[in-house]
Amino acid sequence: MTHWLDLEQQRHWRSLLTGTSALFAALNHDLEAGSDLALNEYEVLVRLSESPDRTLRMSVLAEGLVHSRSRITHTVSRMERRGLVRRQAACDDGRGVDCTMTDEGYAALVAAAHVHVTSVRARLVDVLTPAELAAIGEGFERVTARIVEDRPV
Amino acid sequence: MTHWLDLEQQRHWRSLLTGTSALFAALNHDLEAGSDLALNEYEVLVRLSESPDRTLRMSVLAEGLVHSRSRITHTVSRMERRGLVRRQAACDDGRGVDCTMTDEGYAALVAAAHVHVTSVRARLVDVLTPAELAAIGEGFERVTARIVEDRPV
DNA sequence: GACAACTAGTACAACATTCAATTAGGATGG
DNA sequence: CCATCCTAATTGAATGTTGTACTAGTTGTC
Repeated sequence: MTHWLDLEQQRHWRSLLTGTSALFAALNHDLEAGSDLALNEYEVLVRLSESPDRTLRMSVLAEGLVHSRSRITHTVSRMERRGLVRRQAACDDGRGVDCTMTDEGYAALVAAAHVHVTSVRARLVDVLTPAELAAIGEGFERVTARIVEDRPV
Repeated sequence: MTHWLDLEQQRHWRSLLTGTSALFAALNHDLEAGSDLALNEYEVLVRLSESPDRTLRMSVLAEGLVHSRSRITHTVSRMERRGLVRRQAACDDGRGVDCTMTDEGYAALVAAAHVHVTSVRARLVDVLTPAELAAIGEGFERVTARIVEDRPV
């Protein structure tokens, strides 16, 4: 027997579904309109900017962004072509590849940051009560944790 | 001057970003593994199933699912090729096109529903407290409303 | 130290999505 | 009534994403 969602649960779930779809479309649109980066490229640069030597392994990047390896390879290839990042063999592991943010990539991130943060505020953070934002943040931490621990079946 | 996010806000926002990414990937994966539908096809069928005569205008479908018109055209074309839906000219407006769910489409929806609901529960609803789910539902209703009212600039 | 089993990343092909251009019907205003 | 503008939907090309297979390096084991 299927345990269906009740009406309230269904409403909330539907609200999340359309809400995130609208939100990410709007954020992406804002960012592309006000910078030379798409949202996923921006995220790649953010991750790199927070890492020692502005460098991360491709696989770490993929896992952190919840993208497939193949997708990261393509995204990074495009970004490399544009001079935003650079790739080199990882010295400790011959199979690995390190992705490093170039100065140009850093400049692009800095240039885009204002637009993006303003957009995240206007579209999300300032629309929610602090309690709602906290509930969302904490809830999704558990959601992610659950999914990750289910992963290697 | 940019009004940056504080550390908490940043953490919550990041949690939402990776959380939804992981969630939708997992839901899509579950659904595709247990049925013949992808998540966006499932959503199309849900909308149609809730409509009078199991029929909706293409544009209504696009707006409801927050997809571009072009995307809906392509998605519906694929689904029509598989016999899940059917298209006919709208009688009241010569430009419009009505999309109707076929019996086969309804059967596919019914067959997929159990898997999908179970997955939504396991990955989201049952992982959150009722208060968190309510906060998410209500928060995103406002987020969406804000985006929609900003749309026609 | 050589075999199998595993991990990291990429290449290519199938598929999905976006963007711009196009077709066609409807509304408006002189 | 017809010129213009607007809306609905589609098309096709460019772009992005996924899935599978492949290459290469690593680890473990006997």
